[in-house]
Amino acid sequence: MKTEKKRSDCPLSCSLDVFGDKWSLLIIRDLMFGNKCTYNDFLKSEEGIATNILASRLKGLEENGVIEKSAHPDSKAKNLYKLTPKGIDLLPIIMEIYIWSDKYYEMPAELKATIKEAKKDKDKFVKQVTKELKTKMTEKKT
Amino acid sequence: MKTEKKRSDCPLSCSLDVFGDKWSLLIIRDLMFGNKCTYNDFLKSEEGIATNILASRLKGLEENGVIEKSAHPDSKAKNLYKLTPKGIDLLPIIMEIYIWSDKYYEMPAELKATIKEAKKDKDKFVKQVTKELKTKMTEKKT
DNA sequence: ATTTGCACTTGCAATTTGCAAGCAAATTTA
DNA sequence: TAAATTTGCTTGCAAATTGCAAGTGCAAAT
Repeated sequence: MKTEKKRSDCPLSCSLDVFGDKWSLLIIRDLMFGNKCTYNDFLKSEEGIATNILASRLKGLEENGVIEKSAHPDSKAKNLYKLTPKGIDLLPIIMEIYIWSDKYYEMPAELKATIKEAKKDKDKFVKQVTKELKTKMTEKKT
Repeated sequence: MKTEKKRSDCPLSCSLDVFGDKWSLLIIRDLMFGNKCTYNDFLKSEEGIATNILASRLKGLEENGVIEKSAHPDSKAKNLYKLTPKGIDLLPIIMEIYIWSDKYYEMPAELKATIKEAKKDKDKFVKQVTKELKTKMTEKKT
């Protein structure tokens, strides 16, 4: 994989160099809310990421310190992908995307309550979910 | 341009179908904070977008109701691109990206004060800037 | 012992990107 | 008023990226 030379010093541009594509944030989503943590978990997501693209994105996210790969406690055949603190800190961004989407598109019923809760008190939501994620990402088991 | 078939019903995935690439949010940034509003303005941004990519992104953003093209009041040779309310509502997302970036990367000095202000009271910042943008986008002149 | 699962890699065709050039209409300059 | 420049694109083409299918090597289950 090529060294990602940054296009400018703009923080937005630098951030997009890290996760500005159609797939990266979906992987983060799966790690945050989907209870997914292995290569095959991500492959099975409904958007249907291609296996080589998944490999490339996982590598990029790991190189950028957003996720980390570790041994799976249950099996040597599996790897466990986890969000780093830097990855967990993407939560406010993802939350705001959901909120934007909720305003302009259809929201699946299962998500409505969560988004409503998030909108009611964003800070509270972020703090609470962040705490849960920190805990989850340091657990030995999934 | 192809009809963007959506990959899933996930709001995050749908949102990424709209602005999930390396360039779209930079155009939005230029419209929000860069005082840019014409094709050539966007071309001149330091990231150096290719002219055909710019044309394609502008078309996509317009098709998705995020921006709109109108006649430039000063010249028939120019077009004026503006954020729609839907586009202005991307502000919280962009703000959170800046805040994330501020935590993990270098922040240009000129932006530090603004980010600090935004972090101090996000809601207030969003409301204030939104108001300014609504005003700016309905003005006759730039 | 064989099959299945997991995490990839590889090959290749199709799509997208990026660069350079071109172009028509509007505007500015000489 | 004629020529040069600006503006907002389009086009051609090479290079890079994507997506699909198949393959690989190791681990684990049957």
